[in-house]
Amino acid sequence: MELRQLVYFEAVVRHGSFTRAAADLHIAQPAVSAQIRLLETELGVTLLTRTTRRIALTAAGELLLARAKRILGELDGVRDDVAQVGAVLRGRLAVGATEVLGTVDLGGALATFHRRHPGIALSLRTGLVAELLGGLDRGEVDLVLGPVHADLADRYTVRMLAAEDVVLVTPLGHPAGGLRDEPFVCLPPGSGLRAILHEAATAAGFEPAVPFEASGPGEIRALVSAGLGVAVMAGSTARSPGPPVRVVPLDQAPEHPGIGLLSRRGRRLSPAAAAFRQHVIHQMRPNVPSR
Amino acid sequence: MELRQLVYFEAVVRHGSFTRAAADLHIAQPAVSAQIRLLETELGVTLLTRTTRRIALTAAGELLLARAKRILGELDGVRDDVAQVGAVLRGRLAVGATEVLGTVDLGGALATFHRRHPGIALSLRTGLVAELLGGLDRGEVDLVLGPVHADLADRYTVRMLAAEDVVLVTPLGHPAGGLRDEPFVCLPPGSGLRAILHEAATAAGFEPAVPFEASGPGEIRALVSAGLGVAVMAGSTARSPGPPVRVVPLDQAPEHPGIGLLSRRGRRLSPAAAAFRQHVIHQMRPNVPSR
DNA sequence: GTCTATTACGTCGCCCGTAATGATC
DNA sequence: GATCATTACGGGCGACGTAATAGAC
Repeated sequence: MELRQLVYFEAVVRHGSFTRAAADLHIAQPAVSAQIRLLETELGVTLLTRTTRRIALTAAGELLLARAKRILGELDGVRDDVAQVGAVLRGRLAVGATEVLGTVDLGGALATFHRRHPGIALSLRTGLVAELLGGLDRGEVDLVLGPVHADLADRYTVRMLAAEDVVLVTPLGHPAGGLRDEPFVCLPPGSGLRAILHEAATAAGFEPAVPFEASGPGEIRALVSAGLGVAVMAGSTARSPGPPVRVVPLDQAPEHPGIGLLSRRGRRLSPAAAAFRQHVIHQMRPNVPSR
Repeated sequence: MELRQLVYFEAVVRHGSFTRAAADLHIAQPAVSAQIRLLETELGVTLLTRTTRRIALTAAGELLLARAKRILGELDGVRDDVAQVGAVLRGRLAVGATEVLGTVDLGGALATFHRRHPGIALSLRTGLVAELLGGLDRGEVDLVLGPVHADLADRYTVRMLAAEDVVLVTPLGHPAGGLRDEPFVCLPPGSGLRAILHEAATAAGFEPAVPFEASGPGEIRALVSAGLGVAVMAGSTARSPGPPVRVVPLDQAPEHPGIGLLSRRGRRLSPAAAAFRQHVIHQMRPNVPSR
């Protein structure tokens, strides 16, 4: 059974004539006759009685006609739907992400997303969350993945993905003791981590000295590992592979902002960005029912 | 878009491999690759991402897969359903009918039924209703069309189709007057018409003389037209084309049995007979909605 | 090195078109 | 005689198979 046969059959019934159907289909009449004949032979029934002047549906023909219409209709629907999804599959997507993402597997997300949407050109930009939010404002990135600080401006919308904790990291073999006089490594003033450090130190009753300024979490860890000082940082980064450091849990750990998906409020996400947002959220769910 | 492409695509996804799908389909792998490629080209989207070791559905592929399964499932259903109807289309059907059928167009019914069920071999047997009922008892006919008399044995089931009236027919130019001394033409004793004649005459206070016995309604009319006598008969027969007679309505016309479809109670109708029964009943309805 | 998908290429099938025949009004 | 469907026959497109190539583990 071929689609062509169903199309021809429907046309013959609709026009009530092999000749008119053939004209409508832009083919010769014998082709129509042959296909109808083949269909009848395969199904083993007569579909319509020909009287050279008029055709009439048999009971089997009536049944087939109804089913054929359904099938052909669904086929048209498939073409439309796939084309619509295809439009989403096109386009560009720029994602901004900080280094510290905790349990969020950005690499895996990008890989599976690219498999599911190979037509979308992906670009990734990393940096501190403040810089990335600036890129969001300027329309340079569609979505930002990073820590969501408490003082986040309300022109952004947030979807939380994972929690994060704060730990103290020191060089290996560094004696545990008072932190008051330790040199600290931290991000530049104005960064979220710097605020966390000050908050924690103030709670402990001292002003931290920050002689070393790093430009990213990875750098902080490298500097600490080299013995230049100590630092507070996200637990996930401290525990991930990298330069060796001693990780010390904090008794009264300040709140570290969780990792979230940020977008510009009021600016509608592109279809590609919306698809990626859903994809990341879906990936965070522990049980992923594939179908 | 071809059915073959949908089948191949579904097989590839189900097996998770071009090679296994090809083996299952009993074709070579390149044929599968080519068809999937054609499908993707026509739809303008990538359906699955190949990594030579594993295939993954894209979003468009997932959508198409769901639709394809529906369509292929419906196609299987069509084959089954048509085959089932095809079984009904086969077989033999023997119909018995009396001459007098009133507004029931048996010829038309047989013609349209044959157009709708060309695979059913039709046979028609005519005669008096008593004979036909005998044929029904002996299994020689599946259905009987004819007048349904009041004394019908309850081993038959009845579906009424049309009413019938009784008229008096006389030769042309015959003077209207008392019927007491007229010679009557009628069917043999025991027939339904004979009973009707006696009932009417008794009501009028006389015993009818029946010197002429005919073997069918048409014969009655011919004998009356020839001037041999008068008769009571079904109005439809009297008014239909044939030998000229004078039709006289009766003041106190006895009830003439209506025309009905008779079958043997307890004996299940063959599929062909059931279809014909429905067909005749449907044809009797004034408005015939074709779809 | 093995397994898998793609590309290359030749062959066969079948769908279509033209022409002739048959049937019905 | 006109119209319509069917048969007869030839050509061309396309799907399949075999073989070779490229890529992933």
